[in-house]
Amino acid sequence: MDVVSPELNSLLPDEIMDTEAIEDIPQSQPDSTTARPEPSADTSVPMETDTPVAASENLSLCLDTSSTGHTQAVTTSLTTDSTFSITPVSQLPVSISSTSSPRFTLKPAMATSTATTKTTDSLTGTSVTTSGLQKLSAPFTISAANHQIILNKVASAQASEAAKAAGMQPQIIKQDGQKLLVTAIGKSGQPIVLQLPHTGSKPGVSLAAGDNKSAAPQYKVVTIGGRTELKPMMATAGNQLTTLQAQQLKAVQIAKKTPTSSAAPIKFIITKTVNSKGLNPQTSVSPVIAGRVLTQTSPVLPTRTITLTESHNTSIQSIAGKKIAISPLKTPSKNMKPVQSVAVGGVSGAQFKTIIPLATQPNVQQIQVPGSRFHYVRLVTATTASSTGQPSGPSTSSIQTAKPMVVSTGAVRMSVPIVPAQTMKQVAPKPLTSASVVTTTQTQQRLIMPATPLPQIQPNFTNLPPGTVLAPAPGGGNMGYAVVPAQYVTQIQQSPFVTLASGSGFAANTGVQTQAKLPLNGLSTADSTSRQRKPCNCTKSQCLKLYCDCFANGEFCSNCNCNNCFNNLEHETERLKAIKTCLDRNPEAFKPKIGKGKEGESDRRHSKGCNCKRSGCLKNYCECYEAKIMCSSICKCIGCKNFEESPERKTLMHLADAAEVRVQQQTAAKTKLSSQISDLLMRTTPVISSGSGRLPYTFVTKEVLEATCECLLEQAKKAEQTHQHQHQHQHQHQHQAEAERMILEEFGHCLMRIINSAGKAKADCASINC
DNA sequence: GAGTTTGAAACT
DNA sequence: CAGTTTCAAACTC
Repeated sequence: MDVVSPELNSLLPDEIMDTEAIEDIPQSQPDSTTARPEPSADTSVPMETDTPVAASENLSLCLDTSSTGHTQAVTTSLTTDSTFSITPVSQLPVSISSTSSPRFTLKPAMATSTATTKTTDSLTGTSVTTSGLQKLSAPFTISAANHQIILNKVASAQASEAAKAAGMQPQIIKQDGQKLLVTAIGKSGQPIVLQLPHTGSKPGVSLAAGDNKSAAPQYKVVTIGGRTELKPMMATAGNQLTTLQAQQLKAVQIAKKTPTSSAAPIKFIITKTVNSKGLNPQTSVSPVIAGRVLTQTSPVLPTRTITLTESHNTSIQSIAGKKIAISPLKTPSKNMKPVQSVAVGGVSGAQFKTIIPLATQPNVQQIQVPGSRFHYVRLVTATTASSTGQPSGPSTSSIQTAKPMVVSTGAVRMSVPIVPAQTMKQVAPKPLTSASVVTTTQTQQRLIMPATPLPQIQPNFTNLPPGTVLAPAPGGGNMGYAVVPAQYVTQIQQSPFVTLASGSGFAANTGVQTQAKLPLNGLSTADSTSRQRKPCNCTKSQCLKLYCDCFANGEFCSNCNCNNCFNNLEHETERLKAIKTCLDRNPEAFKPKIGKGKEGESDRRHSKGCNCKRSGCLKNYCECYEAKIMCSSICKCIGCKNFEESPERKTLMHLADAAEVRVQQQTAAKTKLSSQISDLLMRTTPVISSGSGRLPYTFVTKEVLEATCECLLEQAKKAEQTHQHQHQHQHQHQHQAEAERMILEEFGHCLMRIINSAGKAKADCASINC
């Protein structure tokens, strides 16, 4: 399925990986009002997510796609993160229909907006200010049919035509002159298409990058198997692919890593401001493109980020240059808006996302991503000092309200809270009005915490610690998301919500959620999810230190045996503080300890190595052994026996295997025995009056038993006599075996007679009853 | 289940 | 960074 016409596709690069072809594309020129750093000539993006980007690159691009001179600011940054997310923020209310219709519509209530956007890069000191008017005249529709969502700000005939050409019904969100088309692959062969705001030739466009030629950035994000590709849609007015686009493409390609995980979902999170009023079956959403996040893991190196910001509101919107704070607790609530995010998963096979209303935290919404241990996404806007010294004057930012909305490919289930009264109060404490304008604020979104590593999906995510701020995903624009523990979702799932299905599975009442089976630290998520996490027993750490496995894994305590636990929503402040403390102590504290080793080494190895001294690294005290990996050169263990050729290790492995086999056999035997017992009980159930095929056990009466015993005794006597008279020469044991055989045979005969009698009685009974 | 051992995390 | 203490899990009985 493709929403792009063949001719458009023909213009798209075949491989995202082939970024060289697009590196020379002219990039946006900074305008006079903004001091934008020139995109680094080094546009290469390391494929390895753990490879730090040496240079900071911020590229802002304002695209005017509307005839009214609307301004769009696009700030792109490259990160090594493989996550591709989009967080559109807007104050335009969007209604989401939760009906069974495969389509739901987001209708911007706003008609015109004046926006001044200023983005400041905290690291580079560069800022971009954009101003302009935006007018949204046409309601935009998000249709999950065909597993795709198209945000078409421009009444783009291209997308529609392309979609039609592809034999699919285009799903478009029209926002008057701009086009944001996002299509995700829900099933194999279904591409993910993302059309970024399209810049037309219309004047009055304020381009932070100052390059109108780079307008019309339409991207086609295609995920095939485990790979994610972002392809620019260049068929529009002969637009050239900008460096920004190239960077986006590069960054996106990072997202896909493990080719083996064909089922690896691609997460797209589109955050839109949500009108708090939209708590009805239809949820009003203020379309905004803002926020997004992805920061490279290396704290030392400058971060390259990509931010796509698109203002659609009358209110001014600020764009986070690098990071978007999501933490609800640490950001001024006045300026925070609930964020509606849309996550598009690319997992092949049925998949759905769930939006769960946060019951305890304001400005927070969760997104449950089935098949992923990133169960929860919380997007919270945070206000920070805005850029200073901007020629354009004081930048202002409108309050943004957003709600997470998750859209996944394949069978998609979208859930929207239906108990807004309470939920909205918490989620969208301060609904925005179209006219509301707030003094400079910087929207930030943070990745709160990855529940567990998900290498195949988003390798970098696995390394993200709780509270980590994610820089913008390549090509994702202002997309950001926060991931928090599954328990968090569990804790809030009491709140009712409406489920929306999309695509083939988008119709309401779609099937059961299908968990994606993705590897997780060597284990599939199915395994990890099916296996309940061990409850912790912390007593002194309040579960806020890495002693606590729950906390260390970025999860909330749930069903644990801990005392004085602070690892929960009720103590979010303390928890966040603890997270920060841990990160301060060790920025990689929450990264998975088991990661990929060096070239030529084992695929999995402990990131730090163990320090065992007495266990020989052959007990679970050893983190290497516990992870079922061998110690590596970085281990500082003493007396290590956990290496390839270690006889002790082999012995242990064999014993473990044997034990496992025994367990399996025992389990199977128990199961079989249980089944047999159950079957026997069923068979022996009195059924005289039931008429079923079972025989009445009542025929095994005392008399029958006595008679049987007499028969057996008689047979034994007979065998004895036979032995005495005819087989004197036989050995004693031979005689014994013969006697046993005869007795058993007699027992069998007795049983047969009993069964026959019972059957006959049953037949007689049946005939009488009839 | 109580007590011991162990090594990572935290602390100094 | 090294040594020590704290902590909770792993292990033993």
